[in-house]
Amino acid sequence: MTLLSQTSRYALQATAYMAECEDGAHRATVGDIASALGVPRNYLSKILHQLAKRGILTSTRGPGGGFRLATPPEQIRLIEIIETVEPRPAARECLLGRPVCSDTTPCSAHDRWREVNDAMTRFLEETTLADLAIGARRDGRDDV
Amino acid sequence: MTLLSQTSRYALQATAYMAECEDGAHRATVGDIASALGVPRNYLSKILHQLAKRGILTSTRGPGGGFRLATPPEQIRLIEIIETVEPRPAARECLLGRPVCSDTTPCSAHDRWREVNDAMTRFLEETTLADLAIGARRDGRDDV
DNA sequence: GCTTAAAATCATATGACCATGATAATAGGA
DNA sequence: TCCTATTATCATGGTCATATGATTTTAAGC
Repeated sequence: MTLLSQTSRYALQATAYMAECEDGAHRATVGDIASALGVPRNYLSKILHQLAKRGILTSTRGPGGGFRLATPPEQIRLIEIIETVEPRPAARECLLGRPVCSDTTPCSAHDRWREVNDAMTRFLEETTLADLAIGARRDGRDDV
Repeated sequence: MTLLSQTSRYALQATAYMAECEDGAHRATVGDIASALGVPRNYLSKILHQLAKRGILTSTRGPGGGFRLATPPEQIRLIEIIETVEPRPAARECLLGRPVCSDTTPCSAHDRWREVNDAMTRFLEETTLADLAIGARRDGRDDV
């Protein structure tokens, strides 16, 4: 019943943190992020490495190095981050997984379950890292 | 990203199966259910045992025994089944788990995430086993 | 009582997720 | 060239979800 794995939450937390730090351009080191968010350092390192392989982050080694967002936060959808760190199982058609309960011969729960699924999927696809910034407004109104 | 654990799905499948078999009164053996649904027998046995301890099912041993629904399917909400087989973690307020993003200082994603959470919770609380029966109609209209 | 059908329980295994600590590779700057 | 900061990688371990197979307990029917 936990909707997101711990790993996914770490990934979202870390990238949201990077989206917020405006110093330079969304750059931070593993050490910074790990201590700021209180997440295990080496584990986070591996997660960020995955995100870098996927192209969501860029990494540079050595002094002055670290990770940074490869694109502006507005262009990074949450689904991309989550799909990177956990293998995405194909969305289940019926919550029971039984074939006889399909769209053509549904139980009443079938439709309502799909609504829940769709809401989840839509959220992850429509929300970007920019939306996670504290005080961010979905519609772009930053006044008032 | 899988909304329900395998164990929860087994529990729902098995109880839905029992809700459907009208022979006598929603009774079945582990063996019947396991082979009908193709789920591991001993594992299912333990799940059904948990549901019996919780009072959702009754069990009788020996020849002619088996499991049966303790109450009519209309009175068994999906949430009760799921809570029995997996420890329910307290609903997470923020999808990032960060305290500063609360209801008072939310990011825009916060509200929309809560909507998704609420939709999920509402579904599990409002849906009963009877709703999972093939051809069941939420509003009770069985004609047309 | 004996046999048999069924749940209940016990022992064990596997893989994934979630880590921890140590080491290697890279690169900037003195 | 050496030191140091940083990512990258390696080895290892714990816990839990998900099983599998064997054994024990219960109870019905002959």
